[in-house]
Amino acid sequence: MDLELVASDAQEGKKQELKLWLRLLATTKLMSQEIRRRLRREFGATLPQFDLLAQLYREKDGLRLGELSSRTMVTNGNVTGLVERLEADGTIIRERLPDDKRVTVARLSDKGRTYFEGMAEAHERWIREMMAEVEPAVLTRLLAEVGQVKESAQRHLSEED
Amino acid sequence: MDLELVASDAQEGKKQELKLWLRLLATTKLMSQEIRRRLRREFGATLPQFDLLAQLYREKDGLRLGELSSRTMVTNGNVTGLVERLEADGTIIRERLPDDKRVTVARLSDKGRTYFEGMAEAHERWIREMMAEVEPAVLTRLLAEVGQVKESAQRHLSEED
DNA sequence: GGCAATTGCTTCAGGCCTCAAGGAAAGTCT
DNA sequence: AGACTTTCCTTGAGGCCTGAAGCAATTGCC
Repeated sequence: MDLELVASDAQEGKKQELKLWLRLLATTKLMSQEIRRRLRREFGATLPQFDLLAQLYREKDGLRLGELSSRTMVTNGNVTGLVERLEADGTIIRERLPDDKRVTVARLSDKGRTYFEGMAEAHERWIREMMAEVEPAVLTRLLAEVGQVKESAQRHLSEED
Repeated sequence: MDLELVASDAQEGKKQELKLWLRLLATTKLMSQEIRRRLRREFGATLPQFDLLAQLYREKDGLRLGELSSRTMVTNGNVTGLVERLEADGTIIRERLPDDKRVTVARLSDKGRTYFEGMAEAHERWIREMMAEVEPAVLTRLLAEVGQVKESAQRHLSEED
């Protein structure tokens, strides 16, 4: 009986990691597709744009592109394009630093600031809606335990520097 | 003292959903970037391709593109391109149904089958490695609780049909 | 000072992704 | 049968994404 329990647990426990990974992936895919759709419909924005703007929102003086790149986990080349498009429609402003002419700093325009505030408010509401059926206690535990997964993953990347 | 506890809990509890969402997003982004890098380096494949092949692997007779699309949560238009590229390098085979000439069925070639088996084995090992520092009991609980999040989100999409 | 290495951004090719519009086959209705 | 609708896939425009190569400014070393 003990043996059976152990055995069935071993069976059950098999590939837990893989199952969890697939579920994490499916869940975030599902949710971000929904967020994407709504951002697009109601604000004409994309998720990466929203993410980038969120970083700039809390830094009144703006951020250099490299910093933006690492905070949003997006490659340098990609940030260039994102910033270009956002500058084109007047949401952000880009300027070179006079003391180091290699670096470019991006910051929100006034228009961009109000624009983002509207989006952020809606965005938070959508997330709360989607997680409405999950108990607060579960949310709290998830926050901590997903944190553990992240930490663990972080320590097992190819070339950690 | 009770009041304080409640009050601080309310403070703490504020925006739990948003925080959890951001953490989920960051975690899967981190992990999938790593998986992507390794798939590319060691197999010259991409994550969406791997995902698509995984679906075909368990269906010996292949799948119609529409079915593939919904299983991989990828739009129809996108599946077309993915399948085209995979067929071009001989991993899968695409053929029209004789009885209904609208539908296309994709299935693994023999070469594709062995190719995928190698990838799948490595992929599972990578995932286990990355989650190595998370206790089995936590994994099990996460599996269930992330499932709750997914269910909740699923019930709060825009146009549910 | 002069030159090599580094840093910060941009460019490019190839692939992923979505939405919207389109075309062709099959099913439906009169 | 002929026309309408639905189903299944493809096409195309626009944007995201990565890795690699390139260019310019700055730093460090002799």
